[in-house]
Amino acid sequence: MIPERSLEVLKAIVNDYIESKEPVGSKSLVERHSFGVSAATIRNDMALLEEEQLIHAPHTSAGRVPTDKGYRLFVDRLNEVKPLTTAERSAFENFLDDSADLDETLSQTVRLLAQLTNQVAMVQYPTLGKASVRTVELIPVADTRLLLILVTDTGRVQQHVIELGQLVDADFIAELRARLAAVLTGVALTSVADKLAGFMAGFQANRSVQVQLVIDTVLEQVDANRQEKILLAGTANLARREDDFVGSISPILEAIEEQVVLLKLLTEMSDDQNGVALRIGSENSHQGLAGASILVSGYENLGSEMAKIGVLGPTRMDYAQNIAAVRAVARYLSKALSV
Amino acid sequence: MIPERSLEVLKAIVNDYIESKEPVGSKSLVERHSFGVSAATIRNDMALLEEEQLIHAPHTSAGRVPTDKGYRLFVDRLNEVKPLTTAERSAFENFLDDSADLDETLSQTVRLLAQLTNQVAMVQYPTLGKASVRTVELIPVADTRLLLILVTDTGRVQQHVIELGQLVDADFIAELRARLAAVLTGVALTSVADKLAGFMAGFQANRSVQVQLVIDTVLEQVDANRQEKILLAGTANLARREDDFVGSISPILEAIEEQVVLLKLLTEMSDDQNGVALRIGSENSHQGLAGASILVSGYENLGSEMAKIGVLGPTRMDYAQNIAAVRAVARYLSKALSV
DNA sequence: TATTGGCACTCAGATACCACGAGTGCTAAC
DNA sequence: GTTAGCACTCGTGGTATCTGAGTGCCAATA
Repeated sequence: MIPERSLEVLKAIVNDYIESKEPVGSKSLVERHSFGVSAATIRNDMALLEEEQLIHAPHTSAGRVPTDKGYRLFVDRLNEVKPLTTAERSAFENFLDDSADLDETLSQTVRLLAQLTNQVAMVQYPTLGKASVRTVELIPVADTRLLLILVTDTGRVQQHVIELGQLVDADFIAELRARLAAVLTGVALTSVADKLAGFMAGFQANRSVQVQLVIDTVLEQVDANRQEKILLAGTANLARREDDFVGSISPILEAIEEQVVLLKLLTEMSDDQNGVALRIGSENSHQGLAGASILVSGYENLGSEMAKIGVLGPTRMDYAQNIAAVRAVARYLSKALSV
Repeated sequence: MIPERSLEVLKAIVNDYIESKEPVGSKSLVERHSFGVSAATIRNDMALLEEEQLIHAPHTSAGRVPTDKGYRLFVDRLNEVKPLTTAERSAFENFLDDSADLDETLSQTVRLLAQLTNQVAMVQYPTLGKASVRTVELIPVADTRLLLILVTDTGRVQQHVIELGQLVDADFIAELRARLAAVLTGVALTSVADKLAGFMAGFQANRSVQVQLVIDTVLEQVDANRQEKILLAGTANLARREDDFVGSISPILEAIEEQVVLLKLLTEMSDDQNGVALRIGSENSHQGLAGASILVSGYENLGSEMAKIGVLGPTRMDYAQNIAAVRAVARYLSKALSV
């Protein structure tokens, strides 16, 4: 068991290090904090912390730096979440835009988070597990093109242009539209494929190519609701914070360009008691992200499963502030989407 | 008038400098190129170039570096546009996705350009000056919400959710939809506002709030076609190329985050005889972009005015390659949008 | 037992110095 | 117009030295 004061020392080290970016030594520690004991005592505590692998000295005569394990203990037990500053709150207010659709809301929100934290922010599109079809529309938009619109009962709108490859026959389209609506309206997204199974049967053979195209597009759009997608913002912040990262940032750049990596990451992280999930440095399964910490929180769409929103930054980040920001933004997003 | 060989020397300096990132001296110049004259002669030429402010020595005993003016002369008179490599071509092919809608096409294209050039890429949404309304739809998507869909004859789809604030009356919506369609179908976007002037008149007073909301949304969507918008990609490349920039990159980061700045920039640049427009370093009107070069080309949407696509990078960029890339991508985009 | 002052020790970073060499401009000869 | 030669500049890189923050350990103390 690590004694109370040693933990206080760890906390002070993390805080000072985050602020100064310099290894912190026993002397500066007693100067900046009132521990009521001498530097020598602090040194004993630090020796203990080092034994526990919570801090680490870059070289013999240097101060100490928290290890990933140290950060972990810090956030788990010592971190006091900062409330948002008024400046942050107001940035928040300015973003409220109720009438925006899903795409807009997500992209605005992720940008807000990037701005709030000065890190790279990312948001995962919500899946739509329990939603069902509210409306299906087919609208001719050009001589040979149709617009398919799919609206779910959760208010999500999916659109896609279909290139028919031949002239649109308005009557036929109207019929197709009516039948589609009849078959699909009210059907759960998960059952759409089944319901469409025999759909082709009711049409003349010479229409089959077009009907098939439409069916494929519908299925594709339904699937797009399951297919996972990620939105990033603030990647330029990497350039800004470059030297907050321990090593080179190029492996990190590569990792974030692989959206698959991020998706895997987001899905495998689940919120702890604080409502956020955190992977610190080497805790990340992905090799290239060993120098980064990832902080995510879940949000929910009406009727959807949970999806994730979060930030990626150097292990030496202001956890207190960022946890507060991510949590606040996730809550806001849940609210905005559940109207 | 600058003699022929001196220009050749400038060309060699620019090329070598872009490649090596080191100031280039007379000796290494004669080693790497076969000018058929001695280093001393080259030095005379360099003295001339320096007099003309085309090159510049960072300090007395260093090699020379092209000035912005030097780059300018280089691209205007000496640059031989490289054809795309096969690798680039194939990256290109992989991106072709005909059935994508405008948003997707633009975002894919700008990402392609970022990847091709390893710079920050940007694309401006096309305005729709000459387009007219093809279809207007109003679809209830929730108890109190309507989806407005506006399709232009150029195939562009604009959608927006309207929050009515009260329960949707299906019959009323159908009537509203029919009247809207009657008034607007075929009307040029520029005349939509006029046509809607007396629209309210035909409705009962108790409907006026809802009708007004719909009208406002229509106008807003029409305006969104005029309102300019920019899409960025590859901002993380800034971190990668950080030390290709002369000074600090933070003013550039700031400029990029101000989309207004970029918009102004894009609109005020117009293609030269090569089909591209270029601002080199200090040629940029915006202060913060003095260390960057911006390279854009126009593309056209069916029936639209021209919009711009381009890249932003360090003045020390590979102009030959990037000009080729921007031009190729712009052409591809014009083609993709004019189907 | 926990704390503390004292002290010898370590080592990264700063400073100083120096030699090297790439690069220059100039001049006189070709 | 070109070139070889030459004196000069000055940034780079290497070595040596100094400094100071920081350490671990120990004996004394409360």
